[in-house]
Amino acid sequence: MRYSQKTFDRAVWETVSAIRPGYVMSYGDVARAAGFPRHARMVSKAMSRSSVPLPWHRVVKSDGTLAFSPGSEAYNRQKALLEQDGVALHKGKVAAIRRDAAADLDRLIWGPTGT
DNA sequence: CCCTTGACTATCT
DNA sequence: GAGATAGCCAAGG
Repeated sequence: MRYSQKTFDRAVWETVSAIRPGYVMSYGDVARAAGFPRHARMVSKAMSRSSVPLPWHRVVKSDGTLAFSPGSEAYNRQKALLEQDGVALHKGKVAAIRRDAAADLDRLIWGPTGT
């Protein structure tokens, strides 16, 4: 699929928005769910470009740690937001990443017909 | 056009 | 389990 920032951003925003409270996905998971495998790094860009209030804190790295440097302001902010969702960090990692946090996303974005 | 950077990931030691 | 290495993809200098 030809990369279209507009399409990509929208897909990412929809995907992240669909992550239910208490759940967490990795950048790679979001990219894949949005229909752009291997675009984990682009997901971060899409989110920072986001003009709408996304639950961006529900997106972490594949190993369960936050993407920001521990102790940084952004890190603490994300940690606090996660705790508001009832997701606490255990030794710097979320208990478990829910790969199905937005499992119904394909249908939600691309329609019940899929593809 | 080449090189660097980044809110990433998988693999190997 | 932590650190190093290579792969990844687009953006910006």
